[in-house]
Amino acid sequence: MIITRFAPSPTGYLHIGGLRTALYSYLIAKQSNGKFLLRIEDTDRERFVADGVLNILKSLYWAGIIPDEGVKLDCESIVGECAATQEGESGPYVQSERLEIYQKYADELIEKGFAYYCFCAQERLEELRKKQQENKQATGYDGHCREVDIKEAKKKIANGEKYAVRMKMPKNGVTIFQDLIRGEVSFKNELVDDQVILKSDGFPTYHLAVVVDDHLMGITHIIRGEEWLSSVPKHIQLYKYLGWEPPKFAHLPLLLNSDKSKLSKRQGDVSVSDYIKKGYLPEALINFVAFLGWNPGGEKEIFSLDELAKEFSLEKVGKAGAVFNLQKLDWYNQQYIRRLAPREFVARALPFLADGKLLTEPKIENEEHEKRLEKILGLERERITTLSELPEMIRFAFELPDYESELLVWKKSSAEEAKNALSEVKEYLNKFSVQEWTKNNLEQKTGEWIKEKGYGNGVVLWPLRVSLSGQKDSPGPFEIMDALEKEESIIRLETAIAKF
RNA sequence: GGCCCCAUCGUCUAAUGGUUAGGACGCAUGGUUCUCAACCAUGCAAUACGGGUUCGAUUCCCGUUGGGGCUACCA
Repeated sequence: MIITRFAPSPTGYLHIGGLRTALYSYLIAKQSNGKFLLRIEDTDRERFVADGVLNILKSLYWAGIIPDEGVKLDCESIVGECAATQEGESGPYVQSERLEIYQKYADELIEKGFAYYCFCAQERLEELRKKQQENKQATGYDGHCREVDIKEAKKKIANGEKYAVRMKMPKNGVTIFQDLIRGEVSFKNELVDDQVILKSDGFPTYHLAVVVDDHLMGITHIIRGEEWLSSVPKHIQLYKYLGWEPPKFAHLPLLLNSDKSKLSKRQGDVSVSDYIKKGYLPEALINFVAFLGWNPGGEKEIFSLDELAKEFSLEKVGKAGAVFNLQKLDWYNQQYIRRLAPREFVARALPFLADGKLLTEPKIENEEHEKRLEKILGLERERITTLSELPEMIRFAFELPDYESELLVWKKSSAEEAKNALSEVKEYLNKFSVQEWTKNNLEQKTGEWIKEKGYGNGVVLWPLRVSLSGQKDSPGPFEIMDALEKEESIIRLETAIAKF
């Protein structure tokens, strides 16, 4: 059985690259009926962000990536608020709650001679690094404490000296492993640092924690970003020292800024919550991000989460970094907005309408209200790329904006003509019953009427549309009339006529 | 500096030891049209470079160049 995990650090909000890593891990687990687990790696207290865990969870759940085990989101227990909970046999799933476990394995490694106490002060290490850089040497720990006698070291500790624990990398040999994406990769052991595995504050570093937890939690496939590739030999060595079988590794290509550097905050929005706020649909973001570095081979572009789970394979993940291209995301979002059922579109738009003060609350009052919103919002559905654009685009339907009378005149027409056409068409439209007031009927009948009258389309339709929308660019007049219904439409026409 | 990874249109990518190197986004032009959007049609645009191997290489090998990652008691 395939067991994967996503193991973010709460040093910030969920990153778009993290979303893709989580997605791929989730997909691999789902397609094999395996398990996807979420673990929180909060061993860095200095960069810890208080609401990081909750943000990561909410973003993941928003995207539909729900963990089977580990840290989960619980929105039931506390009314109106969500909280993180843990579920599963291999917990706790938050590393700061597992300190004794890491301590135990660090002790074991020391006892076996695979790790050692290090008393080097921060200043010594900094100076060492500085010298190495000046001499253009490879930077790294010089092994100063590697051969300190264990009894002497324990004496120092008993005396209250601060210490860290470093792993002992072999001085010879090569570590070779098969990466599921990159194939065979090898590193010379002598070039790998004696990495600190337990910090002087008693917290483990990533390297110890990740190895211990992945093993204890039964992870079979580690899927993570390429930035971890060069630390794999350390991890493999720890597996060997601990007598464990290493899992399979897959290192994903990085997500890039348009200048091809690692995707960063400096050059745009990188947190999933930024995209949620802007009104991107989870379906769109997932589809887009799935296709960054992976492609199933056909010409189909639109894939649901379920379809992705069927099609996805690590073999088809590319090796080169992928530039995060906002225009393509926008396209995906438009596609998905159009595919939404009208009801669903309204439901998703609600919070944005409330933000834009078009509704006092993000709620539907009753069925009639819902029907009305469906029609009105439908006016702009094909014109927006994100939901956050909707309130400004559709405001005219809630409240007729003020506009100049000149706007009512079509470019190839005159004020005189516009006024007459408007008055006549108003009279004509007023004869329609409420039952007859439908888009298709209005469009067809009015079209015929315009022909009979011998007017050009623009002469009538431009002023008609402007009097309904109050703006230069807008949906077509018949759609608006249909959405606004007869009474409101006629009022707007009268308002327009009065402007001349 | 050292180590590692990577290299097809501007971007995401497909393909094969032999193809007119395909698709999507974007862009441009035209069509449709009362405006905007949408839609339709067409177009522009790529195998980084140099050596091999081969009848033939974009594909396999080597090198160069370029890009990226890592090089912390951060993850």
